[in-house]
Amino acid sequence: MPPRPRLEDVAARARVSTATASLVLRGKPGPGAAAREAVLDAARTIGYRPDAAASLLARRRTQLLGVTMDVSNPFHAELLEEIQAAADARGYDVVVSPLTRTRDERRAVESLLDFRCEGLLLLGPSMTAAELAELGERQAVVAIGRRVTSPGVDVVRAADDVGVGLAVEHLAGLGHRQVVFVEGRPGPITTLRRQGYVRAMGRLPGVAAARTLAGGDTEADGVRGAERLRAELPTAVIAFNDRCALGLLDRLRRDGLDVPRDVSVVGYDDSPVARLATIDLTTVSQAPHAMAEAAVAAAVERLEGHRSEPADVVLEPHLVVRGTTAPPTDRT
Amino acid sequence: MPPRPRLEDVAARARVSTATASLVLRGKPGPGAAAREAVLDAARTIGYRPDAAASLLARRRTQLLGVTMDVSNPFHAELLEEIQAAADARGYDVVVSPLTRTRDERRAVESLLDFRCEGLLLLGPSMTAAELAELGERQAVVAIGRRVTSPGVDVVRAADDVGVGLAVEHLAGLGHRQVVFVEGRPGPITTLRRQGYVRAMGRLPGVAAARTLAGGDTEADGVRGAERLRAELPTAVIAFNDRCALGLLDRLRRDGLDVPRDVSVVGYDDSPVARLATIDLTTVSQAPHAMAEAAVAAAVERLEGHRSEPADVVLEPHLVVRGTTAPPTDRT
DNA sequence: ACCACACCTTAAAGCGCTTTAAAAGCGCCG
DNA sequence: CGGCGCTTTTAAAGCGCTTTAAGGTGTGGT
Repeated sequence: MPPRPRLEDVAARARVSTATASLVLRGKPGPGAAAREAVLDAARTIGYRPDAAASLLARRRTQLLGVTMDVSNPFHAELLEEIQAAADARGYDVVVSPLTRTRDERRAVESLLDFRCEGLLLLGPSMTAAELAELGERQAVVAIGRRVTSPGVDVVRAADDVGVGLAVEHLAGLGHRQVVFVEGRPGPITTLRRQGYVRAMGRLPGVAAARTLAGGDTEADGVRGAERLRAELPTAVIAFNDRCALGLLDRLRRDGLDVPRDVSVVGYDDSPVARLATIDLTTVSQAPHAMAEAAVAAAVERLEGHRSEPADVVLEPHLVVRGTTAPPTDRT
Repeated sequence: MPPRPRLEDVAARARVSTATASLVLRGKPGPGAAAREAVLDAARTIGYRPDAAASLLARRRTQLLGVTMDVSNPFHAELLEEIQAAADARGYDVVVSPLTRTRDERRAVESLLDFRCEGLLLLGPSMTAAELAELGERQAVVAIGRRVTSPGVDVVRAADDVGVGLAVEHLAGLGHRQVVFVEGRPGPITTLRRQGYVRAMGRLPGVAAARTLAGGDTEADGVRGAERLRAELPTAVIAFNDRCALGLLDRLRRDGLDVPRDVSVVGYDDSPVARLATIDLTTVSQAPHAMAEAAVAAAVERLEGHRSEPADVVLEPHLVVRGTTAPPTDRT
């Protein structure tokens, strides 16, 4: 098995120095047309691929953005996709560090740092504000989807309270009076969404008092929520997220209820599954494209020195009305 | 901002050479107890973290396994989790390279090679056999979930035909005569599963002729399958995978059918969603744990020189009977 | 005492690439 | 025709770590 070709081999074949070859291959100015041609040609014919480790080591800047994510979360997958594209467009590379049962956020971040990532994009980070702040002191850190106040940490998030408010208004507009909110796992995100719910309920004339239920962010939590709902069934439910809404939906239907005739259901995230014809869930979109774009932009701005005060990008969520919401029908 | 501490700093603080420090930090034999203590201590107090790029570059072996995966596929997520654990146990590191809209398998693999991954674990690779074979000539390559014959490529897969056979037998055992198979996206996997279905149907006395339907691997495909099924409703359906089964289920129920009373449904993958109380899908498990284990083992065996003939590990899938299958009831 | 031998420790040579500072080439003007 | 300013090219010094071969130190045997 022949050894992997090195830059030196390319240079030798093109009869130039490795310096020239390096410059050409990275499209930097300097080398003339003749040299360019020769190098590119040589590289192509011997099938040269630069060694990422070596180039990372030698380079001052790594232009690497690290992303921590929960691989089993479809919304994260969607964000990652957009982040890749946005980073690409700005000449940055992305390295992903998945969170798993055996690999918590701390370890995931560490391995990103080991690779010299200049910026960290944390999807829905669950570490404490203090830990985040500490990280932010040495790295460009962008927390996505979570509110944090720390001079070194940028935040990109959707206005979750507004989003839930939109859902409440939509339901109230349809004529619903009793709207229940099924919470997510306790945490900053749940708190914010609950707030949006409570405020919107208080603001609207004629709706019943706010009523929230402990829930969670998986389908199973939604199922449990639906079960607890039965005691006093409202005409509409807003779930913490789509997965939770799915569980709710499924359980309600199994109990013989018709959605949206008997109960309206609203989710949150506009995940791919919500868009399916048969699920067709009314939900709140967090605009993953804009989020990713903003997050990458924030990191890059920090790194290229244009900014040192923390950014707090708040995106306006928007309601996606689909088939799980309708005017309430009188129940006899 | 103080510069990141280097090995040299640790060594200086511990009053030993960088060679000793390196040895200690990687737990290699050589240094005595006193030196060990001093180095570990120094590293801890200055918060040293080795630079992955530098160490990769200097090391002969990288002990890196690259994984390509579709982040939006829950089964892949599950496999990744197990792969991480298995690799960890053998002292290998894992780097994941996600496939996205803008990043096909070729690019994903390239970036893994750029990082000097010694082994590639490809989850459900879609590249041609020739491309795989070429890759296999220079790297340890393990194709997971797909059959390939090439001297350089190891294969770890479940016996999909057997799995579908189990499903057919289960249904036949319950008394079903008409069992339809909804296919996945055309490809080697669909072919194999269809084969298993056709053979099992042919083998069992008393069942009707095999009947397959074009489908796909998403929920939407399942929905379409259900719609086409209505013309001539069988008593049982086997779907290409769980996602497809979900679409089927949902659509059938919306049409007022009761599962499993009117129709039994079987999925494939035993994905987390199938396990949910409200979905409770009878399905075929591919044993992700065993798959990951086998895949990592195969890669490691190749790398550590114990083997050069291709491995073809075929795992026996097993049926997970849940609530979507039951004996057929007479329809009047 | 002296030497052989094990055991620790270290200096130094890379790993493959980037980058900087200096050399070389090259037209052009006076 | 020498000298000047310009662009193109290159030698060489790292980036932070690993590894190897050589050096040091202490033990026990004779």
